[in-house]
Amino acid sequence: MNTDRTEGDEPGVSTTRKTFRLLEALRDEDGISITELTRRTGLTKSTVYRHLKTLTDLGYVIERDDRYYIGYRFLEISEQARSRKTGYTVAKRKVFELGQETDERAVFIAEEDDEAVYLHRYGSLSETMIGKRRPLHSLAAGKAILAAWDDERVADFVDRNGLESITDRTITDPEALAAELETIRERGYAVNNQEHMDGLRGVAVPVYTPEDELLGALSVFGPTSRLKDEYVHEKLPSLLQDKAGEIKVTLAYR
Amino acid sequence: MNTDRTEGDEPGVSTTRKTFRLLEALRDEDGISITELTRRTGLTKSTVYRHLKTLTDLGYVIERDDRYYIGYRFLEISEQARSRKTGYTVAKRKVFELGQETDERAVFIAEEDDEAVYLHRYGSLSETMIGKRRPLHSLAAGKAILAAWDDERVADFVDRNGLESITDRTITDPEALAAELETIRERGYAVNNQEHMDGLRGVAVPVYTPEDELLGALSVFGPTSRLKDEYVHEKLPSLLQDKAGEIKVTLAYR
DNA sequence: ATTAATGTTCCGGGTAGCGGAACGGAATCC
DNA sequence: GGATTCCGTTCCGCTACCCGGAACATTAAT
Repeated sequence: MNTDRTEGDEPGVSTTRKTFRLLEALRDEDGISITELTRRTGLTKSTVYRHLKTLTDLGYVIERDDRYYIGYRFLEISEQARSRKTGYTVAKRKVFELGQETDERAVFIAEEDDEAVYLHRYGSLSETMIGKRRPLHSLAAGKAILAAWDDERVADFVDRNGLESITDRTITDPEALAAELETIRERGYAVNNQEHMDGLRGVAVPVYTPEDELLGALSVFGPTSRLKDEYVHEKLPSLLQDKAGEIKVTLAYR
Repeated sequence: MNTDRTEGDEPGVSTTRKTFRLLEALRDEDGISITELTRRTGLTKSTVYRHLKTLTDLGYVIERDDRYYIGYRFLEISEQARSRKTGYTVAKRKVFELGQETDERAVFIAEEDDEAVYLHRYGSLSETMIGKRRPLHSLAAGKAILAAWDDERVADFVDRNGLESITDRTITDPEALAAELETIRERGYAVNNQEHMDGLRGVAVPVYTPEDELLGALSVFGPTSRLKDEYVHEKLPSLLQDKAGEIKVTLAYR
């Protein structure tokens, strides 16, 4: 999948790579000491020390009694990306409304680098999912996005990434995907039946700006026990389409 | 305020500083070319080029027809900080409920590095405010946090940062602040009357975990025209205290 | 008191980050 | 259509500065 390069000759600024290696270790551990970081990252203690001091000095990392944490300053950066388009902030509210009205999980997803990224989410209070990345072809929202692309772009996508199997229901055949996308285009919504996780069904619709630029997709999902056929194919699609329409209208008249 | 160091001898890893100088320029501009970045940052073109290639290779920066953007990958980092404590995610929902029930702006704020940081927000769809930093003493939520500290910690805070005047109503006298904090402690909520912005009033309460650890503060604010005395001192405080209580309870029984 | 583990500081060596300049391509202008 | 301008990209020599190892400081445990 990725062009294997002989170990140790990664291009560009290696110091920056070290910085992010550290930041990712901080992200995964949440509250970690210097020596522990040296173990995780394989860097020298003095290197870790110097980098952390720089990052805390910049305010991006917080130190509290010899443990280091990701600082809130990253919010300033990430939030800019998440509100790059006004549609995204409108979508945030719609996701919340969807969650409250259906009492299921609701998300807004955008595509980046051929992957589905969770931008907004309503659901269980513990895991946030925001920022997490998933294969486009395994999610209802991802398929809604793919269906909004033209065939050539989809073909390129498949060439680059393949169609990895996540569960035994995941669509892994390019032709089956093409057919699926065609029905999505026809009926205006996408359905996911345990293709990403056993026991989970979902429905999604694409979201467009008034200028018909694709923003992403709104989706509601939940356990198969609650998401029966009638609910999935009647109520949810129209509800989602309403919300997508409201986003469009809000953008037009703001 | 900050110890002035003779130009050019900033400690630590200078390459990392360059990286963040670039990222902050990307954040402020949203879609910017290489040459434009050299102007903004004062770095050489080749340096900018090499750094950007590294960052896009890492996936943290996105390039689309010769313009560079902050990538969603930063969400993975920042969201970890924002959900470090479960209380924060619970607060997110409470902020939304507050916004819907009052039809005013609602926020959840935490303290970091002696500053108030917006972690969650309900309000106008354009500006997000999330991640933005403000002086603690100029916000209702900030004062609620300060009131939760003991006198010594507050004194240290004042020593380090002073009490900058934001509007002509901002509390700038340490003794006046001490008195204000005392009344906040007594009545259990903080009020901000145009101390941060003319025409804006706010109310806030502290938020605690079941173990009585301070998480941050919930706040509702809006124009003075709508936030009359009775509303500010009767309805809002009890509403906010209810929500703060609900957070505590949710954490206790999850 | 001793040991161990961790954060901090120092310093010499060599890597790799830097900057300047040159190249190639695309758009603009006359 | 040739000239000009403005970019992004590449190359290369220099040296700044990043790195790693080791020594030192500090704390906690036994």
